[in-house]
Amino acid sequence: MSFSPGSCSPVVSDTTATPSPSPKAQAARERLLDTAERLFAEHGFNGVSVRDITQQAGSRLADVNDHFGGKEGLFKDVIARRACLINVDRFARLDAILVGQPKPEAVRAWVEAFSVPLLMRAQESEGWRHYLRLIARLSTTRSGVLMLVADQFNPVALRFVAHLGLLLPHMDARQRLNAYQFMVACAMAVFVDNFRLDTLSDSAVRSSDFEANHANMVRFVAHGVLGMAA
Amino acid sequence: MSFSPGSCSPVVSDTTATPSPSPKAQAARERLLDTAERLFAEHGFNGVSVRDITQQAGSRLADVNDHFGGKEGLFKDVIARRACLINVDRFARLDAILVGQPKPEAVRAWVEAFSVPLLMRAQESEGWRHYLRLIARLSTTRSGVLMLVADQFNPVALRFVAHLGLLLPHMDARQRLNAYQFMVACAMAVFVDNFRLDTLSDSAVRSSDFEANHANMVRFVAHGVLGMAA
DNA sequence: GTCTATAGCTTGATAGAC
DNA sequence: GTCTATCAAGCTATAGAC
Repeated sequence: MSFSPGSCSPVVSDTTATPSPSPKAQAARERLLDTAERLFAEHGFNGVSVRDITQQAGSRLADVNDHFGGKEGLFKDVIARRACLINVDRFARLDAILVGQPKPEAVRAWVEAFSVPLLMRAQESEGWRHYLRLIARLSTTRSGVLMLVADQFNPVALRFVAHLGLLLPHMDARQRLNAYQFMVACAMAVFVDNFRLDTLSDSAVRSSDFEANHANMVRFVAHGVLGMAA
Repeated sequence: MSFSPGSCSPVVSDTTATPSPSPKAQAARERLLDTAERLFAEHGFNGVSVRDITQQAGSRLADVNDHFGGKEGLFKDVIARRACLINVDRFARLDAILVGQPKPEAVRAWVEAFSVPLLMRAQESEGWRHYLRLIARLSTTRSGVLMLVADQFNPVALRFVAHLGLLLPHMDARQRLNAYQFMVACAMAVFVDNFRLDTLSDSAVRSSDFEANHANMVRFVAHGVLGMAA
C-alpha cells in the first residue's frame, strides 16, 4: 500500500479495466455510497438494510448487488473511498516534523499530523462528517466484516508509533502503542459527535463544535503523551 | 436516582412486587442475560437475533418475550444489571478525594475514581469483561435504543465534571466537559479489548493486559487534564 | 447494464394448549 | 408461568426479460 500524493484513485472494485462507467451510472454509484455512508454511521452495518439504502438513494434494490457485489462490498467501498485521502494528508504532516525541534512542539505536531486532517475534512462536507462518525464507531468494534477498517489504517498506526519512537526514544513499546491508542480514542471522541457534551451542559457546549473540541483535544493528548513518557 | 451503597437492587423490570420468581426461573433469567451480554458486546444489538441468544443460552425462543418483554427489554436489562454496581464504587472513591491535597495527586485520584472500578470488575469475571466491551461500543453510538446508556451514566458524568471544577476551578465549562469526555474515551479504549495493540506489535503487547494498559492510561489522562487546564 | 419480480430464508413476536 | 407451533413482515440475493 502506497501513500504518495497521487495514489488515491477513485474507488474501483474490480480488477479489470473498465473503460468508462457512464456518467449517469457514476452519479448513481456516488449517491449510493453517500447514502450508505450516512446510514451505516447512524445505525451500524447490521442496523441498515439494502432496501433502506436504495430507497433513500432513489435507486433500485438490485443496484447494490449489480454495482458492489452485495451489501458487504458496498460497505467496503464506503470505507475505502475516503481512507486514503486522510492518510496522504497525515503522512505529509508527519514528514514535515523536524526531529530537532523542542519536544513539546514536536509532540504537538505529531498529534496534529494525525488529527488536523480529520478536522479539515469535518469542515469540508457533511459526507465527511458522516464518514468520521462511521470510523469512530468502528474503532470500538472487533467483529467480522468491520475489521477491514484495521487493514486500511494499520500502515498509519505503524508509522505514527515508529515516529513517536524517534521523538521520545526512552518510551517502551507498550507506552508508544498506548500513546497512539489513546490519541486515536480522543480524536474519535471529538468527531463521533454523539451529543454527549450537549446533554451534559444543557447545550451550552456542543459536540458539533469540532474546532474548539479539537483544540482542547490536541492540548490534552500532547500533555498526556509527554506525561506518560516522563 | 440514588447511589448509596445498598441501592443496587437486582434487576426487576416490572413495577409490581413479584413475590418470588422461582429459583429455577431466576437461573434461566441470568443465563439469558449473560448470553445476551456476550453476544451484544461481540456483534452489536442489530447483529444478534433473539434466536441466537435463546439457543446459546439453552432457553426457548419465547422466553425473551415472556421474561423481558422483547429484545429491547432484554437489552435494557443487560445494561442496567451492572451499571449501578460500577457507579457506587466510583462515587465512594470520588467522595474520598481530599480537595486539600496537591493537584497532581488529586487529579490522579479523580481519574482512578472513574477507572479503577472498571479495572477491578474486568479482573473479576468474563461476564464483566463482556459488559465493559459492550459499554465501550455503545460510547461511540448515538442511535435510538442504545442511547439509554446515557441515562444510566449521566449522573456519573455530572458529578465527575462538577468535582473537576472543585479541583481545578479555573477551567471553563468546555474544558471540564472535554476532560471528562477524553477520560471516558481513553478508559473505554483500554477495556474494549479489540486486539489493536496485538495486531500492531505482533502480540508483543496485548489489549487484554488491562492492568498495564490501565496504568499507562491513568498517567496519560492525569497529565492530559492538567496540561489542558494549564 | 438496467430493471422487475420473486425466491428462499430469517426475523421478532404471539396465539393458544397445558 | 411454560412451551410449541406458527405468523406476517422483512431480509439479501438472484433469475431472467429487455
